[in-house]
Order: sequence, then structure tokens, then C-alpha cells
Amino acid sequence: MLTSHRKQAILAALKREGQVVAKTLSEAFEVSEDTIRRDLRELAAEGLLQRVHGGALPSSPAAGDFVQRQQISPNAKSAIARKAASLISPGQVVIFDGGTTCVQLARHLPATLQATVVTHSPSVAVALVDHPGIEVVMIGGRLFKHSIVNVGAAAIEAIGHIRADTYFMGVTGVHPTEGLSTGDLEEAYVKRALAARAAEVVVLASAEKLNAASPYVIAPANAAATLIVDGDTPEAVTDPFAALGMVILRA
Amino acid sequence: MLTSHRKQAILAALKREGQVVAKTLSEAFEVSEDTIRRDLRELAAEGLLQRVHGGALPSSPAAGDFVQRQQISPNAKSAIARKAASLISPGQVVIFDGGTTCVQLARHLPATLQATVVTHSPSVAVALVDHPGIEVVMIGGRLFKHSIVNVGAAAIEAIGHIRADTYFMGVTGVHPTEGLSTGDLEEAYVKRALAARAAEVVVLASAEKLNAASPYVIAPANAAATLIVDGDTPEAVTDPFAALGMVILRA
DNA sequence: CGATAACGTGCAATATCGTGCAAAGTCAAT
DNA sequence: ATTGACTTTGCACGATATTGCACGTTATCG
Repeated sequence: MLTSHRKQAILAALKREGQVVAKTLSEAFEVSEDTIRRDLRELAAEGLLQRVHGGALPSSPAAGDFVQRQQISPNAKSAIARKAASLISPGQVVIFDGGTTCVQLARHLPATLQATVVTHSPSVAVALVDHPGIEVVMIGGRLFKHSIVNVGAAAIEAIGHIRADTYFMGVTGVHPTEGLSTGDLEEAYVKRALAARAAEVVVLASAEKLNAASPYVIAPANAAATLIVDGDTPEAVTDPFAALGMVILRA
Repeated sequence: MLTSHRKQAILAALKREGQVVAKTLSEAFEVSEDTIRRDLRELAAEGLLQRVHGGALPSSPAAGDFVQRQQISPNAKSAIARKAASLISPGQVVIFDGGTTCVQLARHLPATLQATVVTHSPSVAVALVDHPGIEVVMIGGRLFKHSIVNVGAAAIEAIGHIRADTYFMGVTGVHPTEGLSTGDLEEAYVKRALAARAAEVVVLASAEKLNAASPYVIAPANAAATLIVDGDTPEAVTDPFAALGMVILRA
């Protein structure tokens, strides 16, 4: 087997399965683990994948602390993302926020779904490249690296030209009286602008966001019609939101 | 057996099986491996296949998807990217095109460089997330997934508000008389708009781009002041560009 | 903290590569 | 028919790439 062919196959497997294991690959290709390790090392040097102990992961759709945040309660986020994806009907125009949960959302879209996704997050845009049915519209602006989203006047201006069915919002805090909040002023402005241009706002809130409040307020909690939470969230936690007229969806 | 017959048969086998092995071919055609190697070398020079250690793979420089394209001559692209990175001075405002070479360029920027990067490629934006000194401005628009760049009227409009020092352009063809060209009409418009807003245009051209022409022309070759090519590019290939007044940099 | 798996590195065996060169074949002009 | 330029092919030889193994180190997990 050709070396470069093997490397291509590794990348294909990685793309298909989201991760590869060195030992498994060595058995599949009938070469020593040393060779696989060398391949992985070289592919990592070219930036085509991310090397980890025992195997490799796809080349960071994001980087640095963003990747670390992606590992916080991944199952819950993944479940919430799947639930959110099920709300999208063919032909709709939807807005995806930035943040780890929305990247998951992008990944969990059905492969065949025909729809338009508007986003100000390069990570989300890149995640949607493999979805042939999805038309992607990017909002430009100054890149706020911490969240990997575009912000600023250019973003606000571009958002004004959009009208969407649903906005899937990610936040750092959802609180019955303090409302929806986030950690950056610019981001708050952008989220507010996006919310204003969507017929319906859906908030994706993993457990640690509930009843938390961050410095910059986006809107009252019930500016969002729907709140998607993890499946095992106690009713006591969600009742105050239901009392505000919000629909609570459990993933 | 005629040489050209054999070459055609090699190409047919390559197309049929996705890869060819030098040793196998030499046995099949009952010629020495040297002869096969010569054939493969010549076919590779014509761009009809991609030579790899032990045999050859299909060339499809533009055909394959983004991930596959990233594997084409990674060392050369990496070298070209490093050379390009060295042209950027602190404090400058530079434009990065989309494409695999420019993603490499983003990765190879010195970690400490202070500068502003304007780009219409989400991939480039994401690649720059861990460069704390780099301010990133994204041009929004409709995502053209094949190249992972934003295009369309929104992109053109946003570009009009920018003025940059240098535009690092990636192309699919650089030809002395046919000019700079690319495979998509929308992309060509965007590249032209970007070129118009930069004081200097630098073209990054890995070997397979030189003397190639694609359907959509961006501008005459000497609209770019500088051409960065791989280090071992023969002078005979670059002379026509030098004759047009372009500065040739070897990586 | 210890066991185990995974890792990186150096090394040697092998395979493959590129180049120079000579032998054989081709072909047109003499 | 002969000559001479040219191409094709195989071989020799040194250079380079790939691979598996040995050995010491590091990461992971209970």
C-alpha cells in the first residue's frame, strides 16, 4: 500500500468517524503502530488533523480554549444540538449563533436538509461545508477570537439586511429576572441585533448556564420563545421560565 | 509496446483503481521499473497524475475536495507560505485570500506579529484564532463551499470599505499572456475587488499553477507586482513573468 | 503510586528514487 | 546502403524514503 494513499485513507476515516485510533489503524492497514504514529505526526505537522494520545481528532474546527470548552458536558450539548436541529424545517432561513453548542448544532443537521443558515461564526460556517443542502450566508465584521464570532459595526449593519425564521442563540447566562446575558459587550449587541431580525428566538442552554447571569444583558428571558435544556434538568429549575411564557424543550 | 500506449494504459489503470504502484506496472508491462518511473515522472510533469513514493495517485488539482487539495505538495506550499509571511511588517493591514496556500500562510505567521488581516475565508479566520497579535476582519457574504470563501454582492460591498497594504492572492492559474485566473466566476469578481483595494498584490503560486489558465480571468499577470514560487522552479518558467516586470521570489 | 499503554528517537534493513551512461532501435537525409 | 541525430530502454550506483524494532520516556488510569 502506498504511503500517501494510506494517509488519505486516514484522513477519510477521520472525517467519516470524527476520530481515529492508532492501534485500530495499524490493524486495518496491516502496518506497525510506529508507522501509523509517523503518519499521524506528519499529518498533524501539515495541520490536517490534531494529534492526541492514542490517535487523532479532526484539525481543530476552532482552537485553544475553544476546544477545551467543547469538552464541557459534550453529551448534554450534543443532545441539545440534536433537539434544536429537529426544529428546522426544509426551506427555512435560520440564524446560528457562535459558540460550542451552535457548532454542534451545525454538525447535527441532517445531511439532506435543504435550508439557509445565516451565521456570524466562521467555525459554524466551516462546519457546514460538508452539508451540500445548506446555503450558508456569513455576516462579516471584526473577529472576536474568544468566541470565534464576528462583531462590530460591520456585523450590525449586515444583520440589518437579513430576515430569518428562527435564531438559535447561545448565551452564557439565562436567568428568570436578569434575562439573557453574555460576557462581552460587543457580542451582546450582535445577539440583540440578530434576535431583532428573527421571527422566533430559541435559546440553547446547557445546565451550567441556567440561573446564571453574565455582565452584559441581551434581553429579558422571555424575548426568547423557546428554551432548550438538558433532559435531566429538574423542573424546579425550569418552572420560573415556563412562568414567563417560555416553551421548555428537554433534549 | 509503444511508449505512449503504455502511458495511456497507466492513466487508465490510475483512473480505474485510484492508485498505481510502480513495481506492479513494471511487471504488467514487462519493462523495467526505471522505465515506469520515467513514465510516471513525465506524466506528473504534464500534470496528468500526482507522483508519490512507490507509485502515483490521481492528480485532480482542482477536482478533489478541500481536504484532498491540502495534500498537494504540502512542503512547497508551506515554503511559499513562509516566504509570504516574511513580507508582512508589523502594523500593516493585509488581505489573505482563501484557498489552501493562504491557510498555510495564516498558520505560518510569526506568533508575535502585530498586524491586521482582512479575509473572506472562514478557514483563514479560524486558523488565526491563536495568533493573539493579529486583528482579524472578516468579509461576509454567501459561502462558496468549494473554496471556503465568501462571495457575492455583500462581499463586494464590504470589500469597498477596506484599504490594505498588501493582498496575498491565491489563484488556480498564472499565465504570462492569459493572466491570473480562477475556476469560479464569483470568486474572480471578489479577487478583482480585493486586488483593487490593496496597494500591492502578491500572488502565491505553487508549481502546478504556473503557466496554467482557468476559465475566469481576474486580471493580467502583471496586475500582481510580486510572484512567489517554489524554490526549485526553473528560471525558464519564471522568466516570462519577470519580463512583464513582476518580481519573482523563490521560497 | 504503580501498571500499562502510548510515545519519540535512533538505527538498521529494505525499497524506491534520480542520474549518468551505454546499448539497441528509429528515422530521415545523404 | 550508410551515416548521424534522436529516442527508448535497461543497468549501475549513490541518494533518499519507508518501515519495523529496540529502548528509554511520558501520559493515562485505577
